[in-house]
Amino acid sequence: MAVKKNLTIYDIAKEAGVSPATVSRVLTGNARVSKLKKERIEAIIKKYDFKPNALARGLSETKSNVIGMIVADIRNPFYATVFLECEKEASRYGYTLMVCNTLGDPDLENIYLEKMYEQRVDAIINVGGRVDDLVSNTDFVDHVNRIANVIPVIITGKLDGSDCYRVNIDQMQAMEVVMDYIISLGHKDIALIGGRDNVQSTVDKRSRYKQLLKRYGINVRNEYIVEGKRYDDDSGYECMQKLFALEQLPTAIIAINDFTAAGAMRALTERGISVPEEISIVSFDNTFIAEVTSPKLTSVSYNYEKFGEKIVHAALSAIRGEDVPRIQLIQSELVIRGSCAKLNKVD
Amino acid sequence: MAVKKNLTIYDIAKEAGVSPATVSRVLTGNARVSKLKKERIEAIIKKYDFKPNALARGLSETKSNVIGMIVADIRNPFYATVFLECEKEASRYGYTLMVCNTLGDPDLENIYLEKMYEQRVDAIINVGGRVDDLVSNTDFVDHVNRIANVIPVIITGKLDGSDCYRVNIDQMQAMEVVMDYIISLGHKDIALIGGRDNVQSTVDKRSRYKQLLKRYGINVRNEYIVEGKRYDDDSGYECMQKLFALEQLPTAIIAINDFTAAGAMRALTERGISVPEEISIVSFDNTFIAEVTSPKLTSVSYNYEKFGEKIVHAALSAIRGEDVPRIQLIQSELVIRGSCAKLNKVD
DNA sequence: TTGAAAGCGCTAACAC
DNA sequence: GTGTTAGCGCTTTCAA
Repeated sequence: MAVKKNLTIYDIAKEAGVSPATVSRVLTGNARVSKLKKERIEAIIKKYDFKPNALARGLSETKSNVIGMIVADIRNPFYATVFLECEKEASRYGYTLMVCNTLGDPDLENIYLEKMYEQRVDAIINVGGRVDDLVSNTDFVDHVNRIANVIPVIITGKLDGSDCYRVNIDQMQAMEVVMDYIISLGHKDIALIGGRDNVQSTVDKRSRYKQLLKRYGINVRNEYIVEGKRYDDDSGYECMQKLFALEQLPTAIIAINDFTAAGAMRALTERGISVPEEISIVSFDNTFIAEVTSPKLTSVSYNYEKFGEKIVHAALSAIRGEDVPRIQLIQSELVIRGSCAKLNKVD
Repeated sequence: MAVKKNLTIYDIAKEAGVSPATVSRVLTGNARVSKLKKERIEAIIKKYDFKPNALARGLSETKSNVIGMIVADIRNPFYATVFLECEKEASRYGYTLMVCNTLGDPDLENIYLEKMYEQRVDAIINVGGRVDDLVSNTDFVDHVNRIANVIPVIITGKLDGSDCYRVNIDQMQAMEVVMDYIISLGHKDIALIGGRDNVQSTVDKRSRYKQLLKRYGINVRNEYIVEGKRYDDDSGYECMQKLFALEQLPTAIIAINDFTAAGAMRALTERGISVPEEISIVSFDNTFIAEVTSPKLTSVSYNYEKFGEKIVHAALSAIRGEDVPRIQLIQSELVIRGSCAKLNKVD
């Protein structure tokens, strides 16, 4: 049957010889309707392939059943994966996810915050952007707080002085997983490349990196901690150039993310240094970038499924007005592929 | 000022001493309001940071100002890029884009189609999935037609017998760009790897590939056309194994997409065959995968900006009831990086 | 220019 | 069980 334009419950009601309310009752299912009428109504609904107008329903219920997600850049597989997992989980509960990309533009973060509010989304998830900043922008915090006052806001980073719910990757544990592995392979000259010092997650990783080196009785060499411009492959490439300038190359490299690692591998390949025979590389994120390099990358995976689950559950609970932990952590595990090898004892 | 819960134009109207209608007029801007009142109203709106409820507006205007996009998998950078460009263009016109991922599940394609309709999106864009099929599924066509009867549907593939608007990549021209380049480098033994024969775009590429070989007076060798299982890197890897089994390896490889190329490069690296010195590789899509390999990939770029523009313009025009061409084509150009080289004359 | 009022399509409280 | 009715918050005739 053809979908007729602007069919409403009134049309259905008329044809079924019942009131619109009764149609609404079978639609929502939260009130009893006689079997006879119910079947008649359902038949008509099916016949016309009728779908209730979500806008009207949302207006009436003051609840849109959509969750907004503000993301830095959906092309980045890390964000894409988080989005996808959130979508899966949200749709299990009848929610739709609506994404917007800020592309690192602070103005857009504000604009989309407003837009989401206008759309009366039931919750806002913010992944990447100023929530990653080491020191939170106070104007942004104010803005978010205004919104969070009305709509629950879940962030994957932090926002000092805000009312958001946080679901964070346990960066410390993630770094531990990496270091334990690398060190178990016999490496002692370990570099940490990429990332910026104004990004919280990077700062956390670096601090844990130093801590762990000390714990293992290895000297921290500051020249082995290389700042990256961005989080892309070219930055990884550049980081490697800085390492090449040192008199002693590390035997293992920890890259802040898969992109950085890929750039580093390109730099190594160009120099004719083989991975993992001469230098081992590990990285964070375990996106498909890790599958696409030669050799494939050993990378830390964040359990994206759980990540999405926790984010969405936090949102849903908050929507329902339930108690939600202010901060939850996600644990990681290492996915071992071909980019690391035991340290060659022949020094 | 704090966003107050459930502030409406009535609240604004009361405080301004005007009628809700007048507030609405300054909100929409499509009716004259005295300067005095206008300023007063605007001040109050600003004071409370009031944002009109998009659901109510949508209900009233029978128009949601959101465009739905159904995509196969947003983690795939090709789709992500298309989405992003569409979002940019849509937001220029005050529209929001709402994505859903079908993950290759035909049921989900139907479900999301319904969902979009329920949300009363103003148009639906469908990228990837059954619109890529060589032979269109008739049930799906029926379903889409039912929807397209009410909401304009734009697809990037094809759907035989449907009322959709199409914005397609000119696969023929894309292949031409690649072949011209490869042949200009002196290659004659050229393989085409990856892709499935039930996918329209792949079929188109293959047919053009053969045509062009003939045009250049080169013999078509069927064993150089290698079917892939999927469009991912492992499939590319597997394709290469089939080529390795031949007595004569090609000197150039055209991969159906960047993923496939990356997998092929891994296979080559493993065999110690160097790219581009011994074998050249080109691919399609020019996603960031092409930047992440070593060497970087020479790849066909589809002008994503124009792609997004045309898709969204088609949607907007159709929404306005304007005439829209049933099919539009996107031209490509080659982005030359490091994966191709002149054929070494020493055979 | 402005206000009153109807309508967008649905839900839910209330009455029968 | 079922119908009536009053919203939900906005836009837009229609009068004034």
